Amino acid sequence: MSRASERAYGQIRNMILSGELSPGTQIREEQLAESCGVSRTPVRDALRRLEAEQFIRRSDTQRSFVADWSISDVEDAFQLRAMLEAHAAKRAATRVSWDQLERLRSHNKAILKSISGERTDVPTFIEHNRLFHAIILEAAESERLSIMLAQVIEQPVVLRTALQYDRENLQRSWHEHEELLAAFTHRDADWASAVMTSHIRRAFHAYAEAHKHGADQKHDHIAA
Amino acid sequence: MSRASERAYGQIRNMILSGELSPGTQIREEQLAESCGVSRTPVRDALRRLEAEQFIRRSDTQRSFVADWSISDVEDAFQLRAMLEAHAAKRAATRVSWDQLERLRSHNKAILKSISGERTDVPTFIEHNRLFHAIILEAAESERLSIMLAQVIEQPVVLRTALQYDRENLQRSWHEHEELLAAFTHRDADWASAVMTSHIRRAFHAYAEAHKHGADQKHDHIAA
DNA sequence: CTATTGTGTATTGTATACAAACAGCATTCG
DNA sequence: CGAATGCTGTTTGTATACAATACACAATAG
Repeated sequence: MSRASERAYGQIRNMILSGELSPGTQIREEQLAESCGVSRTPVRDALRRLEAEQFIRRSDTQRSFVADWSISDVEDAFQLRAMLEAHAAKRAATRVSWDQLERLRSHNKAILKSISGERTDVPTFIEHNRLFHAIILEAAESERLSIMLAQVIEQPVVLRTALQYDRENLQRSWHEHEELLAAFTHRDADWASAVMTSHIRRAFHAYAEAHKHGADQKHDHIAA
Repeated sequence: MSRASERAYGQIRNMILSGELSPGTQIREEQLAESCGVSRTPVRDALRRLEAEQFIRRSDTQRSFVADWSISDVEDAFQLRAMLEAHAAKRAATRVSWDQLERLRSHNKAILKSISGERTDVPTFIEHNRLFHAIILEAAESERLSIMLAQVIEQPVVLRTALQYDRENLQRSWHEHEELLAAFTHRDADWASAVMTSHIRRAFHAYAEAHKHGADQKHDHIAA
């Protein structure tokens, strides 16, 4: 996308993710235009995109508001994510290439390293975890599935919330990845699908637990 | 949405669905603006929406083209649709209200009537079929699921293609709906899910058959 | 003869001005 | 009182002008 439009998109998205624009806040195009240093036109573009991605809702009368997520919305998103990622894993199992398998192994090695030191290196964990899942999606070879998954993953609640960075959870993640690799190696689609389902559902319950205990949402992240 | 914007959206969408704009055609904003009788601004809005819904693709250099669907894209969409509709049916089974059940029964009665006369009344069939599925989605109570399903159903290939209007296929559809109703009445989520999966997959194969025989795509429709 | 660079045209991106619609509040009428 | 109506500032929608970018094709260098 073009420069101004892209900048507006990223900037508004960050404002929402960081909480600078809190859920329920009404959004005024002109104000955002000013704070992004562009005119209303690219801001409107960005808002349409964010609306499609459910970051923003619009009233019946065209006013925009930062989306507010109820607990059932969150569970809903996780349920869909589990289903879609399991489907991706199933497809990937019979399509994954040797090169992709190598890359998956390498990222999971990096994940292990990031949680093996004296202190866990969370940003590194997150990045390699992201790439691990991205490769599975790539191997699933369904553009539509990719788009849909992005819609349930790139959500404020998912990006901002959950995960106590206790080593046990992170190690379970690593272990589940290893099991996925085994399923892939054996080209066992059902196995891969089952492991992935349980991987995401564990992540959901980790989130629910963390949420219950009132963890700081802004610096949390899903360990899936 | 506002009048001009909405009009442009509907009009462009129809042009794509009717084949007036054929797959692969490059789209020029100004030309569409003229043919819709509005300025480029609402046309751009409409194009963004259609792009999100995969009716339109954009090149790396921001040129828009009418999406071209390969056979594997179609199968892909059907696979996702089967999964999502099955999920909807599963959720609906435990949530559907008495009123919704009544409406489902009534629509399926209308469907039976539309295929029982001397000649089958296809438009009536299609409309009640659409409403039948919409009620299940409504009962599933997941806004996100609704949005996602719309994305795989409201596709050119799905709307424009498939269905030989032979009575056998239509009667099977009616019968599967009856079985869904039975599953709902018994609140049997797994049953509902299984019936729905088979319902959609049959529709896919009906499409594949019709396609193989080179049926006129413009006047066909899925019987699911 | 091929590759590369330059130039003009076509197309999209952005800013801005103006029009339409809405929300909040006061006022009026039942 | 309470509901309906009209006024006014605010916000969004649309049109248009202009800027930036991409594409096609020609010219030129190697």
